[in-house]
Amino acid sequence: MKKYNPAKIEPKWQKFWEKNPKLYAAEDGSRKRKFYCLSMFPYPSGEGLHVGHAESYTATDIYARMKRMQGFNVLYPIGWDAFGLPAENYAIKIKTHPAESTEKSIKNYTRQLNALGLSYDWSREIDSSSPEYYRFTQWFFLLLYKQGLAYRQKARANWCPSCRTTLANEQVVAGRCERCESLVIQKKLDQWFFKITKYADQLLADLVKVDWPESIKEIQRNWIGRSRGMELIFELKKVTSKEEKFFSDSEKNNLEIAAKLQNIPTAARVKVFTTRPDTIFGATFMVLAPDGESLKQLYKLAANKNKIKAYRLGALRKNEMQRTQLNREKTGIPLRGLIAVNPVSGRPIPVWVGDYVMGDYGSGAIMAVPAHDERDFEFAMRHNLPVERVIYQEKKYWAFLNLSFLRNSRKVLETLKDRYPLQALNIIGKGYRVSPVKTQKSKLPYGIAVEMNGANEVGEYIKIIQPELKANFWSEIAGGKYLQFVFAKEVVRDNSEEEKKKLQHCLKNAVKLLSGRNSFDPRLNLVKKVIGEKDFYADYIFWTIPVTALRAAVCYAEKSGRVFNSPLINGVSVEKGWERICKWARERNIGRGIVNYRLRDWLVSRQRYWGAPIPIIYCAKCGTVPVPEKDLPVELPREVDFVPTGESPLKNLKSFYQTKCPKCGGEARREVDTMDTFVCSSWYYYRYLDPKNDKEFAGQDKIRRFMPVDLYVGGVEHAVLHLLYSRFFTKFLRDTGYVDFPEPFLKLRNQGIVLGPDHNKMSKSKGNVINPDQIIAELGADTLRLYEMFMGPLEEMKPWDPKGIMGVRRFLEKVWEMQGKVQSVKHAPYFDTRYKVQSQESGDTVNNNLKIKKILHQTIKKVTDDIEALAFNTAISQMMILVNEWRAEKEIDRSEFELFLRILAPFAPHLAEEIWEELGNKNSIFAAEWPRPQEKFLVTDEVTLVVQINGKKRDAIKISPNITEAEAKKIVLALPRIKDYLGGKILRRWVYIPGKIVNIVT
RNA sequence: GCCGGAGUGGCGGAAUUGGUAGACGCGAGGGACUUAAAAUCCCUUGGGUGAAUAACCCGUGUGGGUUCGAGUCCCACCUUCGGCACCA
Repeated sequence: MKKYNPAKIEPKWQKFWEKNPKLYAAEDGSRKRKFYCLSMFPYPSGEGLHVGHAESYTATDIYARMKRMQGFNVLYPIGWDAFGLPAENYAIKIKTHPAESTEKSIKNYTRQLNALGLSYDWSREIDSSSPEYYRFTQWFFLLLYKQGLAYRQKARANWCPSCRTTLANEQVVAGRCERCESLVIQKKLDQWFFKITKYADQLLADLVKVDWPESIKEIQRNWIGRSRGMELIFELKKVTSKEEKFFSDSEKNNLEIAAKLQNIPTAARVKVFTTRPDTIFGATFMVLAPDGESLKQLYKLAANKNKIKAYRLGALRKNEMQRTQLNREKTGIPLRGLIAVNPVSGRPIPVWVGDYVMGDYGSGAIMAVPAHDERDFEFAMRHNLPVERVIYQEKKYWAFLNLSFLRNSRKVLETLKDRYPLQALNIIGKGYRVSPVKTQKSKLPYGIAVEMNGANEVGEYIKIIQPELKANFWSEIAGGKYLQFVFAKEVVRDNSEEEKKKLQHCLKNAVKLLSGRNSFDPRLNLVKKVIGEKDFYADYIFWTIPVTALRAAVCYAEKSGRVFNSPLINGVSVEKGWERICKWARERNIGRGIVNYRLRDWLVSRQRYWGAPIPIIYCAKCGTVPVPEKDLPVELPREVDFVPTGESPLKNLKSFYQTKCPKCGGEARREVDTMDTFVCSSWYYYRYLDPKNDKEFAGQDKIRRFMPVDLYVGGVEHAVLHLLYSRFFTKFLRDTGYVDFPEPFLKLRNQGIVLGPDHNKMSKSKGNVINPDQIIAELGADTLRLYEMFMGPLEEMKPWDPKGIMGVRRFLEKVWEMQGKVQSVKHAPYFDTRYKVQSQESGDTVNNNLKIKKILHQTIKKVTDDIEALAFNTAISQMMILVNEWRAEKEIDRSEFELFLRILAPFAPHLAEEIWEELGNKNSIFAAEWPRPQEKFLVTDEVTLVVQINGKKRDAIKISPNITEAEAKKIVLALPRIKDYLGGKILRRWVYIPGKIVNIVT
């Protein structure tokens, strides 16, 4: 027998398949059930295919091959995402025209894909950079334009200084360009957008209809970012600086203020968006985004225009520079000359401009509720604005304890740690950083927050703390409606005036002490206020809280709890308060419930060369005119200096931009920007259905036959790019009547990243890149395919093991050598590759080994099920078990071996074809039917019954699965080992799970 | 910070509805063949006590719980990967 030589047999079969394209072609007129199996189409980069690609492609290939053998009409196509930045950047790097380098890359990719033995239907190959393709990309643009879903707008856009083009939100990852990782800046430019936001709700809701990984769904949900809230109108009054001062003093009598406010005419109205209308009484100031719509309108009314202008410019510049910087300080300045009125309480609230408010979300204005929103709280602390609690937790209390206030802080910490949930607090900037409490030897935190449930726990806490407090120091407890101070016993003995004075003295000293530190303790403001208070008890101060610095306790987005300090809704739950305020505002026509989304419209203009030109013409007379459909495609000219300058390279090409207006025939200019490459990839899966059609993007009959995609495999990186855009396109096509289904991809799976042998991400600089070409040359494509599938679950991240691949290579060699043991009995039926399942088990088998038969049929079942579930790794291990068993045999039954070859074929197609042929079959193995396991070989006549005593395995017996419980009990109790164990003990309980386990409890 | 996924031998990873934890592969150790090596084949391989392939104990990130029985279910926590991150 010849040696297994993949270098010889693999090209042989690749050539054979190329000559027999019908084996893999989808049939347009077939009556068979369709199956659309798809891998995300690659962009042909100069680097060539990597092992990650190979994993995704092998997975879909195996699936497609099995489905074909099972009699499905399988559509399994391939094409090229040829436009776009990577291709263009690569072309610039090697100083070749992108069309040329792309063509070269496509050739290389094609070679590599074929070398992998992938069963694509090459007759449907597409290339998104060909005019035949992008004329329909342009057609889609026009369709969107006609529907009002493509629009041009001057707006601040993400700009990558290195790629010199704008980017969609989705292409900015953590403030950096998705491609080159440069910091993205903001630029104001005229740009084309697709109105994907129109579908925000559907894109969110329809996620339940698809079988996708939960993680991807979650990413999309986050990205769409739906939040239900309320839009509220605040009136603004123009005030003199004197009036402003008067109204800003929150201590003033409410009625007096309200009356005075009402007398001032309303100068403007501002809409704010809030998700917490229940906290409206705690809204103590308003903040406008520096770049928002609201400020734009109010700006002219401000008394300090210049300052605001300066701040605004500063904020915009800062956005450019520091967008990525985390924990930015919340800067802001007051807007003078205007005061807002809380529409519900009638209370005057100051208006600020602050860059922590987003200009393009809601109306760019918020009502700030510092007591119950962390960000508002930070801003309030920084700018000394009032904080007012309006929500309390009925039973939750929080204590703050400065550890330097204690005599023995370590001891106290240990005591508290056992009793309460604790958090360590350290001062960072103007707030606290919360962290877990560390063990003994580490440095003690500045302070701790103690969580307590109910008054009893508070009482216990006080008992622990009081004796340990140094004289003149305290711990404060927040919870319910009050803030309480615990002092050392000797400080305050009773409620006399004298004692109060003593207490105030303590606090004053403390202020000095805290101020003397170089870091700012946020509680300082609080303590200062307390000093002025008079109404307190002997050893605690009870005080309705106007402010607290205990962030963990008070500044909490309390989603549960009750409302207080809110005349209209006092005492009701948060949910009820929400409803009531909403109703109240609706009745007065000053607000309504609305839904806001984080999703922004899709910016599709690119100031680059290598993309589909936007089919729009600008005419001095007629304005923006779409290119008539009959003039498509607007061809991308070949001879262009495409090195990016920041403006479209087409801008300098007169022969391109100079044109006639399709409406009036006058002089006009073409749009010179090109489309985002993700526009091309948003519809490519439709083009496969009908790639040669020059009338439509795809014929209706074809769409009906093959869509939607049944199985789609690709990388997670497209979660909010390609996958979201494609869903948008399909929904839009449905609304325009081109398709009748809501989702393009029914089942989606992500392949995990293949790491280098060193468990690091493969990268040239790390020198850990595995090149599939090299693997194929050394070990063969079948080995590569099998190993990629055997490494681990498809979706998991897993390292490449150069030694591990030898294991699967050995397996294939074993399979190869098994040929020699196959009994060459000459009987006709075997030579007919189309023979039916019934004949598979014929009487003239040379080997009637039942054990092998059972394992074989188990393997058929498991491999079928596992491919269906994309659990290729376990399918392979099952085949290994079978082969290991077979190798112990002297002879191998030919029909049985052929059944095995068929289930192995999708994994190792070349080897399977070769052996299949060696065995005398004339047809391709892929024309054979997929085997079905025979039930009679799946039933077991002997099972292992494990015998446990008190949950511990003590013995195991082989018995018939049909045995009755009584019989089993008799056998088990007669086992010598079990007898020994039981001794004379009483059998308390007998648990019997037929065919599995017995548990005897004594 | 919020949301989602994941923690199992030296390594990649297996384990229906809770029912023999560690399949399969790699690596390692021992042996056969060989002048020798590679390749190949055979045996062993979670940890511990033991002369033992006798027996027992411990073991699926940590601590609790439910159960006759927990990798699997519940509670709390730790670690890690990924997404969002001033989105009000």
